[in-house]
Order: sequence, then C-alpha cells, then structure tokens
Amino acid sequence: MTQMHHSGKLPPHNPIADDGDEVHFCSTCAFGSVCLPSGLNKTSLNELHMLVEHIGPFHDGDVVFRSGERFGALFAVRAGMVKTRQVDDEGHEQVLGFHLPGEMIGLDAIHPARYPCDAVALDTVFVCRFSFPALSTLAAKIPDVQQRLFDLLSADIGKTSRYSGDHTADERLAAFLLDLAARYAARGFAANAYRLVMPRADIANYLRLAAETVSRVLRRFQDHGLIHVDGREVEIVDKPALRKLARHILPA
Amino acid sequence: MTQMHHSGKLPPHNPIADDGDEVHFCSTCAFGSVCLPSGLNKTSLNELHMLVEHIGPFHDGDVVFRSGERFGALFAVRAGMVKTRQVDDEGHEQVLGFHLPGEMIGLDAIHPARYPCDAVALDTVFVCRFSFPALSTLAAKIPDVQQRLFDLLSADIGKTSRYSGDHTADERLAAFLLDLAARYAARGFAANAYRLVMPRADIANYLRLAAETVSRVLRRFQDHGLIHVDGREVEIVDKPALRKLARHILPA
DNA sequence: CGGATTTTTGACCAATGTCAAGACCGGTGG
DNA sequence: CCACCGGTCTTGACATTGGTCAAAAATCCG
Repeated sequence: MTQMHHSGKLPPHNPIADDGDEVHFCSTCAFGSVCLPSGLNKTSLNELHMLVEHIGPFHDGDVVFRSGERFGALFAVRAGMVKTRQVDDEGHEQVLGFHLPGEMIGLDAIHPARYPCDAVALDTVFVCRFSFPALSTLAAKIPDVQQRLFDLLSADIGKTSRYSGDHTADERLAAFLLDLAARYAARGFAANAYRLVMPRADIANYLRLAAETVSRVLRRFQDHGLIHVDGREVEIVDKPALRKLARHILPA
Repeated sequence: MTQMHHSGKLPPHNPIADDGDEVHFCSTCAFGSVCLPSGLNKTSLNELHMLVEHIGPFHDGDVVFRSGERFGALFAVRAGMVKTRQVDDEGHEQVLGFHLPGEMIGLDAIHPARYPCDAVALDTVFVCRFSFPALSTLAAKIPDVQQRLFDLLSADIGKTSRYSGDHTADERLAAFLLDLAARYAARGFAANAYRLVMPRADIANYLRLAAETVSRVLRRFQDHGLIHVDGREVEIVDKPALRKLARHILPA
C-alpha cells in the first residue's frame, strides 16, 4: 500500500505569503459563497478568514489527517488531490473518495468526534484548515455560514449514495469519468480533458472493481471512441455516449 | 413495484392526543438528547417541542415524502419502519436505507432543497415533522441543537459509506442482520430477535444482491446455526460468528 | 541505464445473477 | 371451513460478469 514519505502534518504556511491569491482561491472554495463579499458584512467576512489556516505543501502519500485522530477541524482542498480511505485491521483499504480543489473533507468526523478515515495527498496538496469549534460559533452568529455548513453536510450524504447502487463496470467507469470532468469544470478547469492523479488501483477500489477491470474497460471505451486515454491523461471524446452509459448513476 | 394505497401525506394528528407518550417517545428520538430536560432550559425546550408536528398513521406503501418535492422539513420516525429509495426514469429502484423509530430522515434533502428520494412506509408508521427553517433558527440560538444537527448529518455520511465497499453476500447479510439488531437494541427493543418488516427483494436491493441470493444465504446461515429464520422473523443465535463474518463492514 | 512501480493483457475461475418452477402464506369469499 | 388467489419466498439449473493469477510491457525516477 502507498505509505507516507514524510511525517504527516506540516506547520502552517505563513498566511501572509498566501494573501495574494486568497481571493482567487476563495472563489473556488467550498466556503466561497459565504467568504466572498456577496452581501456578507466585512466584519463577519474577516471572522471567517480569521479562523482559516493555510497548510501545506503535502506531497504524494503524506497524510492530512489520520483515522482515529481527535476531530478538531474541517479541511478544504486548496490545490492538488486528496483521497480519503479506510483501512481495516487486516490491512484492506477502502477508498471513500477523491477530493479536488474547493472541496471539503472531514465532514464525516464531526459526529464520531474522530476522523473515521485517512486523508492522503495524491500529489502536491495545499489545504485550508477550519477550526470546527470556531466555525460552529461563527455559524450561530451568521445564518449564511450555518446554512452553508448544513448544505455541505447534506450534499455529502447525497454524493456518498451516488455509487451505492448495483451497476456494471462500464456504468461505474462512465459515471466516474463524467463526474470528475464535471467537478473539474465546476472549479474552472478544462471540461473534457484532465489528468487522473490516482493510480488505477485506487480508481478500482473506489468503484469496487479490480484494477484489471478498470484497465480493460478504459481500453474498450477508447476502442469505441468514447474517450482517449494516454497513461493517466484522459480526454472525453463522446460525452453523450458516456452519459447514456452512466444514466442510472448520475444526477439527471 | 409497490405502490401507495392512499394518496400520500395525511393531515397532522391532533398533537394533544399524543401528549401522553411524548416524553416516552422523545427518549428514543433523534433529538432526544436535546429535547429532554438534560440541562436545557425550559423555554428552549418548549420552542423545540413547539415546532414538532406529529403526523400519521401511514400504512404499508404510503409515501411520507416524495422525490422532487420541495424540501421543507426533516422527519423523525416515531413508530414503524420507513424505507428510502430512488427510482430512476426507467423504473429501476435503489433502496437507500431502512429507518427505525428514533431515526431521522430527509437529511439528504437540505442541500438540493428537494427530497432526492421517496420515503415509503413499510408498515404502520408515525413520524414527527421538524420544520427546517424553524429548526435552523432554533439551532442558531441553542448551541446544543446546532451541534445535534451537525452530528446527525455527519453520522449519516458515515452510515452511508458503511456498505459502500466490496464485500461478499455473506459479509453483507451478516452486517445487515447485526446492524438492525444493534439499532433495535439501541432503541430499547429486544437485541437478538426481531421482525424483518421489509420483503426480501428490498433487503436484496439495499445490499446489491439478488433476492434469491438473500434467500439462499439466510438459509445457509440457519443451517450453520448462526441464526433462526421463520419467514420474516429472525433470531440471532451465534452473534460472535456473525460478527466475525461482518468484521470488514461493521464499526469496530 | 536499471530497478521499482504501474499498467496491460491473456487464460481461467468463481461468486452471484438470471430464469423458471414450485412452495408457502395470508387474506377473501363462497 | 375450505378453496382460491396474488404476492412472496425458496430452490435448482445454468449463464455471465468481473475477479484472480501470472507474465509481459510500459512508465517513472533516480
């Protein structure tokens, strides 16, 4: 299994160094809609920015948080890709998700008050840390923040059930490729071509398939002109066809 | 597919008629810890009770809420069992969960602001309706209520990922039986014997198996002395053995 | 360039799904 | 009380998807 190269958490970056692109970042972040001055008063805005710590860089295999650690904060991915996974005591890994810039992780840790999974960097990653006690307090004062938190949590329940059904390998892979494309597009990246940052084995694990099956299906998709794959680079060629395959899984 | 016999929602019961067992009910409800006078001041308590509407009875097949309806409230099951399910436009059903008394449904509707699934009674069901706007307002005023909501949402994310992994039919069924037993026990019912209210087909769908497989596995479990099944009545005979089977799925 | 890791490919296999038939069960009406 | 009916559940025979194993090919990095 992939193990961390470094020791785990790194000390916070000097926030000042990041101020330059803070606004740019916030525009794609999970809290963007409340962070950015969209009808939110300056004081509240500052309070939210105040409680955010910028942390990074993490490198491939580094752990942002680890299963069992006491829960203290939510994280938003600021750059790079993070996978969340559970490893049982016999070493079986279960990949729970892949998280792109602007997406929030740690939401499943609130209730047990411990992180129930590891969050592992798949490449060079920067994150924002939101102290949860501070965030709760703020949420009680600012309805928009509270609502945003409820929304993030609720949306995560919906996402989690997306792949929960019984579907063929083709359906799952088609949905996976489209879903990633849509999420990249939503964050302002190219809509039809991107890099699969994670190894095939992780994709397979996430989709409950064997790595060999992922390989074979991608190959077949390419042979049929649905996508073009070169190593980890993917280009979506025939989106309607993929969408048709994925129709049982993806949101209408 | 099972269709509703009646038209759907029924008018609210007269709350006064239920006052008698309100306390008893609250002690097993998802909001019990905040509703009951455990350090919570009387005024707040009253405000929470105020916004609850008791609704029912629903009968087998009746719909508590339906996919696509505008989201306005969370529901707690008060009696009976509710299943949540999605039906795609080709009629394929996907069962998302079974909900026992004291459990909350509708949490996945907050974000899309519409119910993303149907909630269907499997037998005679009573629910409590929590107006969400009212609940949010209250949450902003009472930290315990806010925290409770965050907890409920977060726990649901965790639950949803429980069966998300790749597991054998045996593992899944063992986990399913134990999970139900634990949830019944947590609500004060018998810990080792209960009635499977739902048809085999629903269990199968939920666990991504064929109904025939459910049938065969239950049979085998019985032959091996792990459980005793008689129609929909189940008794757990060898819990340690089941737990061993389910060890990859169930919480430590 | 060389070793490790990841990915691909082929051959085979097993778990589970599918199909079909029959048993069971609860309710209904004669 | 019994026969019947519709739905549910079980069982058996068979089919199929996707998993497993093994080895070769490609890729990555130092």
